[in-house]
Amino acid sequence: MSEENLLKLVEAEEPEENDYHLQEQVGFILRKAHQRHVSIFAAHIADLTPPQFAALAKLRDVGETSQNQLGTLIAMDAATVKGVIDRLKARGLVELSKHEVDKRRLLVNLTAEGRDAIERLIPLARDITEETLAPLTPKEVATFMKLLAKLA
Amino acid sequence: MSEENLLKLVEAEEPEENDYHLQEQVGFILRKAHQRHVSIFAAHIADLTPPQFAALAKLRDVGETSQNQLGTLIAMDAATVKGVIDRLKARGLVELSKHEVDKRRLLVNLTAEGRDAIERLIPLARDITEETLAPLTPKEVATFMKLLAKLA
DNA sequence: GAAAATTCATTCGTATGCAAATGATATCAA
DNA sequence: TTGATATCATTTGCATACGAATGAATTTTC
Repeated sequence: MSEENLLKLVEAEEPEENDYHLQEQVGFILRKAHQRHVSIFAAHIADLTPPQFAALAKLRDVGETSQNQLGTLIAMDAATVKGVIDRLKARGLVELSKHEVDKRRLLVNLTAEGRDAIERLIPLARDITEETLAPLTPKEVATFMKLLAKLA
Repeated sequence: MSEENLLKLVEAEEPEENDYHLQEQVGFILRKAHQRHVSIFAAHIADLTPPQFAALAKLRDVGETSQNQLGTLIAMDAATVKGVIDRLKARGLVELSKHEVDKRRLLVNLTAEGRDAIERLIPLARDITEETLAPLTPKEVATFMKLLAKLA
């Protein structure tokens, strides 16, 4: 058998397609779905970003926490959460204090204004979730959320 | 009854109006799923980001295009795609030229090196997709991709 | 054909997002 | 107790991501 035919045979045994379609890849669609959600978020809540909202909502849940711990809870690394908290602090929505025992820790908590803000925004957040999932039927929503959670 | 159990009872009897859980919101989970994918991508392809890969993969599909048109195809706005293309150009993976007729347009195309790179990376991209979807069964993958596409 | 509207690209400003390096503090282990 | 590790936070650098403003070129409209 010629070298050329041998090559063809080897290629024929490969199950791989030559086609690669970017728009069918899960990463690409995930990025687009996320973009769409952020856009819907901004249309409902113009003065806060999703990460800023997440920080406030989580502080409402757990109360005072260290900056790093908050980052863990809302899936942000230390460098990212610092920027988010800095901006919330500049707007008076959170306040910072030093941990009395562990001097490394920077404690973060809602201010009264921050608490008012998050309570006021949560109903809008429900609308955002609803609009994001609007293309799906209720049954599809349940299925999708279950599967998405497995990937996160 | 202990004070602790009494507290539990009182809490159980309270109509729960604090029923907003960040970690159950589609936007939050979408963000985490995207983060996980990007992390998997970086583990397989260290020298290119997902947007850079997307640009090369799409140029492979469609050939020479204008920068804006490419942005539309890979869901990036004009400002973002400019930065991505600038960096790919600096690395010699794409080349730019002026449109002869429409002088507003900046044409983008793969260089020989860029074409080699994307052909070499596509098999790795298949692995990335596979690993991202690994928590799901094949049947779940089909369902998930169908529903995700509706949201993107 | 000229004014108006549109399109393409660039620039600026702001906000994630993360790797890596650094410094301060706390904890673990020999 | 001390030396090694680990944790918390900060800083720097780089890369998306997008709104808004701008300028250049094209198309539409009247």
